[in-house]
Amino acid sequence: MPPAKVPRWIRRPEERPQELLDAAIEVFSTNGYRATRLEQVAEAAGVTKGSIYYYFDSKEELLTQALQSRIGAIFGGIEGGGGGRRAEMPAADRLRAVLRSAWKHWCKPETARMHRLIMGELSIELPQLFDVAMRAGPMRVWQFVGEILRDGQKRGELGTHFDPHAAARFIVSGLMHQALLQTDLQERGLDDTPPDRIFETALEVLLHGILLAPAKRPTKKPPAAGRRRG
Amino acid sequence: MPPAKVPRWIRRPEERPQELLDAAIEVFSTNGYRATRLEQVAEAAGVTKGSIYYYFDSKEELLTQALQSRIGAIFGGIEGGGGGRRAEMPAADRLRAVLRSAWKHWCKPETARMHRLIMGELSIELPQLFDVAMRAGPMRVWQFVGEILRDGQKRGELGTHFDPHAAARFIVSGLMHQALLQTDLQERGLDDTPPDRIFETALEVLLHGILLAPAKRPTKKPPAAGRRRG
Amino acid sequence: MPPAKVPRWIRRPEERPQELLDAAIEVFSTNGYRATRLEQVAEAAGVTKGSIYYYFDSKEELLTQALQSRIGAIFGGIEGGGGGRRAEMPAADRLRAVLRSAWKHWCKPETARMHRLIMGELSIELPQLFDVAMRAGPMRVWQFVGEILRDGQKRGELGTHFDPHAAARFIVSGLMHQALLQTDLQERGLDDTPPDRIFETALEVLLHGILLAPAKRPTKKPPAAGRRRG
Amino acid sequence: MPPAKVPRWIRRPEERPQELLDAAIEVFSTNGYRATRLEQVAEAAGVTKGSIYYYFDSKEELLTQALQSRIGAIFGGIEGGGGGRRAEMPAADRLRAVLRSAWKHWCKPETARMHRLIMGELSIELPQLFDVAMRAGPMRVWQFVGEILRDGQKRGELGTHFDPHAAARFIVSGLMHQALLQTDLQERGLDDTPPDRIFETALEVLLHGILLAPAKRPTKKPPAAGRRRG
DNA sequence: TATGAATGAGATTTCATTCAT
DNA sequence: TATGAATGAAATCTCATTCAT
Repeated sequence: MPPAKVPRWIRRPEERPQELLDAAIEVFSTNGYRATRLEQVAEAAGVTKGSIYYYFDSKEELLTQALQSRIGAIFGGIEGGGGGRRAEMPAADRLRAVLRSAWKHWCKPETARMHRLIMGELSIELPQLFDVAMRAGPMRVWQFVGEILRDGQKRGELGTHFDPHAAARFIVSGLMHQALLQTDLQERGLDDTPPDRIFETALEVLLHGILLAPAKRPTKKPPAAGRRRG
Repeated sequence: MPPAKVPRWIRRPEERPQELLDAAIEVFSTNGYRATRLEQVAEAAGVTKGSIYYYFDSKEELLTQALQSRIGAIFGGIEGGGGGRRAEMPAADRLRAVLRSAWKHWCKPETARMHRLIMGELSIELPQLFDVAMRAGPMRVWQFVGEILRDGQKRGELGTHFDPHAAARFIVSGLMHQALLQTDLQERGLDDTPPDRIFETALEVLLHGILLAPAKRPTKKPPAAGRRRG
Repeated sequence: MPPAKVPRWIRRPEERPQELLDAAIEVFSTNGYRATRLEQVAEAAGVTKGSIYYYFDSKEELLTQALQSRIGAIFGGIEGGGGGRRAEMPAADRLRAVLRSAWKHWCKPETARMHRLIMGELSIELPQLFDVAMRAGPMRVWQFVGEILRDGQKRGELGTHFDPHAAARFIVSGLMHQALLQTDLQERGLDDTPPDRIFETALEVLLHGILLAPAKRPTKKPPAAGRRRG
Repeated sequence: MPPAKVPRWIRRPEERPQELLDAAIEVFSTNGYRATRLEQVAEAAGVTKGSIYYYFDSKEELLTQALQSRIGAIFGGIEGGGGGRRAEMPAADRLRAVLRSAWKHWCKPETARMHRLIMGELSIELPQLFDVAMRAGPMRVWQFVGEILRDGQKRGELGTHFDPHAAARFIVSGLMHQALLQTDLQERGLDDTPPDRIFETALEVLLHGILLAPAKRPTKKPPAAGRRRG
């Protein structure tokens, strides 16, 4: 009986690159880009250090491609949150649907970590790629949200007292940042607020504001944007 | 990864070290912690690499102390935003005062960069210190804001349809994150929205919500879909 | 450093390997042995890196065989320079014929480059093979030339005031080295002396010396340079 | 009694750089540039690998500076060979003096090895520096020799049947190349011709040529000044 | 036979840290 | 106190070589 020849390694030219990219994202996101040794990435991907260089020219190139391979996935699909017939839905409902979908996504630990990587080291190490990530990510979301808001204003569902674009930025940031913090804080037991509470409250505030809603109200200094009622 | 040291508040001599700490913050914030060579810090402080080790035990210790020496300054003074007799002011006014003060602060480039450092590498490299920074920073602000909100609710100035604590987190995050992005994006010419517009819109949305105001409005927290009017 | 292997004259298959050997000589000569990656050789030969190992055991072995496959060609054919009935020709004419043939050969860029490789890295990396190359190359030429000289002396055509062997070495080196430099210098535009001038002058000096000649002298084929008296 | 504190290393900021350069020349020349590990250079200089990088930016830079620090020394001093009142000496005597001085220098093993490095890898790796070395070395020598020759022609001491510049090149190359080979061959026992024999024969041939002189000619080796005719 | 994915030893380079001065 | 020369561990990267296919 011949000894079962177990190959020391196997060829997987199709899967390897993506596996390496996945491992890279995972490890870079978790440990930081500079703090990560290529060996850790290799190990996470189940290959040896040298193999990385068969597919990628350098650590930086690995980071670049790893992020690019995810940029679409990161924020993509968020627009789909409203379903097929979203144009017919009331703006508030569309908003809720889109933001909930985004929130869910941003709260996933790996998304949050990657987000941290992008906002942190990437903006320093690879500003160009950071730009791409920004445009493909937060900026796209807030543009999308901004359109829903403007749409709602046009249809008379939303007030015209606010700048829809600036409002979208505020909203998106509020949720993104909270999602990011959530991960860190909850992993460390510094916070046990249920994520849903944050989201629902944010939406409530967003829709109705915080002021008591009665007949009349003492509004101080109405800002730049349009006023409503008398 | 270092074995999560408990931050030591020991500071050795009194005179020069501060220059080193200032230089360290500046350089670490700008280039990233890992990416910074101690030589760069030394140069920025006008001393030589070796001297750093006269005052600090290690690069990590330098980072730790540098951040600690700033943590008070970073978020301190924000509470003072409302002036002396703030308890007597309407909640909305106090809110505006406090948030404006914070916003101004967060928008300063060096604050934003330091923020990036904290949210990015610090949370990985020195989680313990990150916790301290969180508690002394954003968490303190949102607690403070939360109190203003609850206060307003009690006094009948604000509605009770939202959780004041969760709302405070959303608000603070929205502004902090925008301030952070602002710096990066504007430095790269990716964005030219005037900071004030963001702030004013955020406040407007915060106070009044985005919905077209009807006659009267539901006072209780609507957990599910947003419904408007009665 | 390798343990000075005795060159093996084994050559495995017959067809493709020669292409590899040719490519190897070309690339090693141009870029240097150590500086050349096997991949470059493979590419030049139109195969892939792995294939080299089907035919050769190692980089060193490739170099060895590549050089061996050329050593004959390098200096071979030089003796033929004088034609068939050279023994009957005057020594001076035979010398001229042989040296001209050698000079032509040494001035070819690829020969010069290979020469550089041999005199440079080969003497360090594979001293044994260097010895072989020396014996098959310059030493053989200078022995051949030495014989012509001694022959001439015996026949009374040449003076006996010089050691024919030592003289042959000097002559051969003078031409080889100039040929080698020529290539490098002319490729870089550092020198534009026509090769022929060098050769003819060398021969003139060799035959007649540089001193002002006494009465008259039987000069054969006076080269480009100036003639003296009648 | 305190244990005699023997420092683990000592500071020698003045000597270090030159020591490193010397070690570099030595090791690079002996083993080849590519084949040498920086560790070997460090060891030869009595420091550690890292120290090299305190003084030099890279391996290439080390090679560059090492060679530059020698280029003057390599071929410098050769012109001085003829002593102070050389202009008054017969051309043949000056020639002999200069060439003997050069020959002595080129025959030193370390010079020969360095020469091999320059003609070999340097011409490939650092062509620019190779040019400098050529100009400062062989080209300068052959220009100098060429001037002596032309001078001798003008003064009627030497014949005008040869191009002095081209002749100088041939002569210089003949001696340089033989010196280079000598080292290699003799170290390996492939050659036991006494260096002096080569030199004296070369000079004899150079002065008188190899042809049988018409009338009579000195048969014995003329050790000192060149005398012409009988 | 040929390929090219994968390896692994080793080379260059970096840099926090030490220590003689 | 301050310097900066020197260290040494480790990181990135290279590439000859192996081996599954």
